[in-house]
Amino acid sequence: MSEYKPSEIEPRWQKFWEDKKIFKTDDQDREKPKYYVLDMFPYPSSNGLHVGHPEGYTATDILARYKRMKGFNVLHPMGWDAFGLPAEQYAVKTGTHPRTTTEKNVDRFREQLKSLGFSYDWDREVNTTDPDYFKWTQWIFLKLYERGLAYQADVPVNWCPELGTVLANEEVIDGKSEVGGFPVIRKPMRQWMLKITEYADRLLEDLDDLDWPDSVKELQRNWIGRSEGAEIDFHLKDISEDKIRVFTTRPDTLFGATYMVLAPEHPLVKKLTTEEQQAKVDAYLQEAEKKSDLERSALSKKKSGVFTGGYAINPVNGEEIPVWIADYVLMSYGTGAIMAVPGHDERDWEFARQFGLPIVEVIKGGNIDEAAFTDTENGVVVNSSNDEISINDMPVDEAKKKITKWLSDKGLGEASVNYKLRDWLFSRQRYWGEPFPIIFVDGKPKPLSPDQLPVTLPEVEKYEPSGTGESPLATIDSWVNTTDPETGKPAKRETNTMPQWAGSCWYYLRYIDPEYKQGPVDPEKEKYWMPVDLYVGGAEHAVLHLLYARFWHKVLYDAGVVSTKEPFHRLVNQGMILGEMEYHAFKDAKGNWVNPEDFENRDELQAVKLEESEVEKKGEGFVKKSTDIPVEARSYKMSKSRGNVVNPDVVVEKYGADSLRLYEMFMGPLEQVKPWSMRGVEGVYRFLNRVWRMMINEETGEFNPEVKDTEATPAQLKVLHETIKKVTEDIEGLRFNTAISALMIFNNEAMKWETKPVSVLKTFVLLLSPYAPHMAEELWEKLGEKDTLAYEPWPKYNESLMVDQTKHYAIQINGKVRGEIEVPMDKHKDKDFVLTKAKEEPGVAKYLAQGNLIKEIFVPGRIVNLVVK
RNA sequence: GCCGCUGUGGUGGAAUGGUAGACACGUCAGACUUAAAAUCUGAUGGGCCUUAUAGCCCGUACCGGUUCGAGUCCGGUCAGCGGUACCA
Repeated sequence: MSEYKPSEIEPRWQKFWEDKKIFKTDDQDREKPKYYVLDMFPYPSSNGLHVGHPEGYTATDILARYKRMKGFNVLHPMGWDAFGLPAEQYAVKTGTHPRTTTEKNVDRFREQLKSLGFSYDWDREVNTTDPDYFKWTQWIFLKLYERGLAYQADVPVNWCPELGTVLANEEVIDGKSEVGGFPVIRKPMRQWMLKITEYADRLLEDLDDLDWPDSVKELQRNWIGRSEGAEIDFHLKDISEDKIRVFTTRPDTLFGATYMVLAPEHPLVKKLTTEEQQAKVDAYLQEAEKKSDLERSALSKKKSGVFTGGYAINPVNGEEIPVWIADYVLMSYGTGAIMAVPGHDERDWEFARQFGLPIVEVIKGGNIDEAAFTDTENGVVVNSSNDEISINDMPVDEAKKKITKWLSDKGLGEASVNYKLRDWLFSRQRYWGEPFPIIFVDGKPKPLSPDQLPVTLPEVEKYEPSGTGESPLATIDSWVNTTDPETGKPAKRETNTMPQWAGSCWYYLRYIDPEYKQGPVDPEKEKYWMPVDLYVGGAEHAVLHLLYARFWHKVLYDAGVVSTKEPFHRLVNQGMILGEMEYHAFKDAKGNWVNPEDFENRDELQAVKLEESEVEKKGEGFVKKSTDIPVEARSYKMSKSRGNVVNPDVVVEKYGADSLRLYEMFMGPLEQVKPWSMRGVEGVYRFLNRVWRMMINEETGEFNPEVKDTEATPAQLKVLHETIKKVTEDIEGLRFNTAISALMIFNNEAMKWETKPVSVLKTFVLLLSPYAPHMAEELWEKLGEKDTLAYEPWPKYNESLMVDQTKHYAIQINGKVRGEIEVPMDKHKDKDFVLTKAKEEPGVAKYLAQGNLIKEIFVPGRIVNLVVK
């Protein structure tokens, strides 16, 4: 008996690959072309792998295996993004050191990944929590500091007074703490910031040359949010020494500025506020401080604000305009102050309407009594002139230029560019992160010298927050108090730690030589391996991780540490895998079946889950079988609470890793969102079984008698070479689903063959090997090969073996197929011959007789279309 | 609101502007079996018509356009999913 038994085959080959270090990357040979194929490394959570992980990992593994066979030197590593909140939260709860939790989880992840047969070079494994790793994270921070890109500032954090701790954004839900539901306020604290804004333009420009999805590039562009405009100074009515500087993208509407608004935190608020308004202003400021970010932003549709009592002077017409405070103006964007042009800005219009401020039309084309007119393409400037300048009758773009030039000539303003992108808040008040390589001597920050690295985390008794908002590290006096190694003076350590992003910003460099002692990466090797040729991961990292990593990479480039401007040449986002399709019908409170679309509030309804067998298609949608009760059919994001999470271990146990790999790829295009289906797994499992039986007799374990060492027939070669072509092209294009389909078609054909030439089977096994490597190795061995197939040359196809004897043509009349003909190959480009034969076809002739032939379309090798009227 | 993605059989999906539904799943029928599972064979978008062969009509979310020919290109509409939120 020797049926296909993945549970026996797979561990055996995994051991073979590991023992013989089959996938250890050759780092000597510089003659071979290189291919660096990278997965986004996982956070090793306590849940273990879910089926979403192996999707991207299988795709990259297929490519890695394929490229090795194509003669590339392949770098295909894996590691752990292991600092982070969950381990720390677990530590607070149970007292278990996050290191212990992390190690346990990493072991589990590693074991799971190995069970899937991925061809990683495990000698290059990195772990962001390893002191030998974060030594270099700290080293890079020093580089940033040296270059003036790291600074300290007081920045509001999510402070929860009840819990006595600072919360991460994801721990705050609707302005309340996730744990306990206590109010969270914004409290300024001393923080480290990174000047990513200094790189905004380069981060924007260099996107153009990247082979990334347009959607990701667009997200990053929006995130950076570059906008061009002008900064303009407004003098104040009674205060001569100060002025309000605003940023605007619409300097052309300056004549329409009828009031100004300052952010509540703006430094001039105090000076401008008059005695009569003092009380109101104070009340408003207090109110604003209490509000969370969420409350301040869009949710509260109604705008709030208060008049300061002060006035500014519009520089173009000398009008005195009131200065207000409102929290719809943000201190963190532009200058924290705006000139309000209610006629041509929706927010200003709303605000002006609410508080009865004047609205003036300076752009013609709309009706400002009804809404702000913001069309910059068709608008024409009106009511905009003074003794020195007029921009009347100009289109918007032209007017912008003219007025900006005038302002800058008069010293009243200048052209300016602003970004939505903010500097990166780079510190967290947490234990489980990289300590900063910074000490404070006489209260001033001082970087440690590189030979003092790594700064490691102290052992602590408890992981509870300090209660003051500082990190738990602040409570460890023996660690905090140190001496300056240079001067011997007493010093204090920085007690904040770095955010989780830090370690993932540069890990792709460390894989290149994880043992390297003189720097984060060996320069010679870096030149060979960088950039990453293909980077695959989830779309959820489209902005932050990828932007931060690009930023660090550019800094390292400027510092001469790396040789490329960008780290990741090609990026692909794998689509999310959803749970199995679910069917729900709905009942109202009384227990009657209802149509959910009749109800506005679905919460009143009870969703009843139905089995597939209880459901049928009717009209546009589904109904409960033999009723008219509508059924909702959809699949949901996998989540613990929904109970639809699929664990890859279960799949491997039942069907094997090869089936899991194959199914994950066969589901559909890599980038697409798609629902899981256990039946689909069974389908590919059956395919693998057929492949096995195509060659092996299950009774004896020997080859079937049809398997012979004979010459292949032309028909067999044709199928084989078509398969080689399709599989090769589809791997290159990451179209794994259709490549697998081609393998299935081959196998369906080969099963029918009376003799199965060994040479053809060997080639097929090689084509199968990136997808189902365990089975392929097993069959390869059975076919008499001694060595692994991992480095066998990838099969080449020969077009001349793929040609048919005849060419098939579909014959259309007015675009509809009415007949089909076979044409000898040597005549298939002969228009007259093909057309004559086409017209003789009975089904075609019938239509020709019914009208006049007015046009003949002949596309050689493709189609004939006859236009008849 | 804005930005992005996606709409094709009962399901996942396939289709350089050229025969829509490859390949799978499911379902149905048959073979094997005492029986079931597994396996193998066949059918399977909807409809009309015929004893049958054959033939015809409709069909890629919806409306319109370009073209000899549109799932594919263009304009508009709708729906679902994801992201984002007063950025002056």
